[in-house]
Amino acid sequence: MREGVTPADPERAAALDVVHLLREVALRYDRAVGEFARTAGLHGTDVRALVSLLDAERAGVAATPTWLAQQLGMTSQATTAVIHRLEAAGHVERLRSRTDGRSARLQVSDTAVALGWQFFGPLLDRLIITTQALDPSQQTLVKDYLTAVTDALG
Amino acid sequence: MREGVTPADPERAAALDVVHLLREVALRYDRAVGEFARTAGLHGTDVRALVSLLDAERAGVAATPTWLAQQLGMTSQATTAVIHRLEAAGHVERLRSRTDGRSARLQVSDTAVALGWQFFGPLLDRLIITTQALDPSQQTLVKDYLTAVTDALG
DNA sequence: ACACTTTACCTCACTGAGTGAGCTATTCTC
DNA sequence: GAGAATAGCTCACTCAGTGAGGTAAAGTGT
Repeated sequence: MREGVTPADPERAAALDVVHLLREVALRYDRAVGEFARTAGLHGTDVRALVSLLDAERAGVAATPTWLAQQLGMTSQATTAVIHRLEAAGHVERLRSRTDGRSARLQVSDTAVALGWQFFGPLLDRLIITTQALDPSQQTLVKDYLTAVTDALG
Repeated sequence: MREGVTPADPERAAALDVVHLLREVALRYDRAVGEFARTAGLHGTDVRALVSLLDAERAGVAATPTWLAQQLGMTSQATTAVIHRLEAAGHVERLRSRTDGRSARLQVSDTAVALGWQFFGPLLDRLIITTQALDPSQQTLVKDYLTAVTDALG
């Protein structure tokens, strides 16, 4: 079964197990997002957009269509379509900027936030409980490790 | 900024940091897959299919179009299209089953494996080095935590 | 042995998310 | 104030994925 690619190195094999777990986490996260999208009658991209917008709000960043397009790695036209869909569903409001007549500010509606919490709330709680099962020093270890992993992922 | 949703609870806030890191890892993993897809002239779905097929090979599971469709969460027709694309690109071979005349077995070509290693090899090495920076007991801690996280993700 | 159902995979016609070309309106720069 | 740059948009198009439905092989009951 394709010998030579993974030499028999116990240490490397152990580390590989952990890496496979990371991949599994990424996979299941995506699956959860997809499931939410389906139940909410949205598309995966729309959900990713909502998440980005909420992150922006949390971080105090002004979310414009151009900013969102960069976040999603899509063209501005596709992002316009996403915003139209979210606007039609009542999940996003488009507020014209006072300082820049060209620009628009995107605001996630309260109903969308509530919808998100209804689905992701329990999941988030489970994750927080799982994390709080670790003592502070262990949490720091995991945090440092995950930070190093994000760096390694580029 | 939407008070009441995240009450000021230091312990919860610390755990939330870790959860956000998990999300960041998932995001960057997807971005890496997307980048590979672009450089290889494939689609995200095609790459996901290849990864599933390689996992099947590693696990000793016989990969059929129907099995792949289930893995990808897509219809059999869409999966047929994926296989055609991968076949045309020389990344997959379709071998008819001897025991069941209806069924086909999917085999990833050596060139596809080499292509994957060329891109993911360095990334994987970085992840393994990051993981091996932990001592065995710390690796076990991370492993157990990530296992609990996958469970929490459903 | 023979009809009946199920399974595995496929083709065809269609939908719609995302792209490229190119537009308008507003702001910045000299 | 003219020219360049920026923000966002519409239009025409492409193509990944779906629904309907078909074919061939395997299983099932009589």
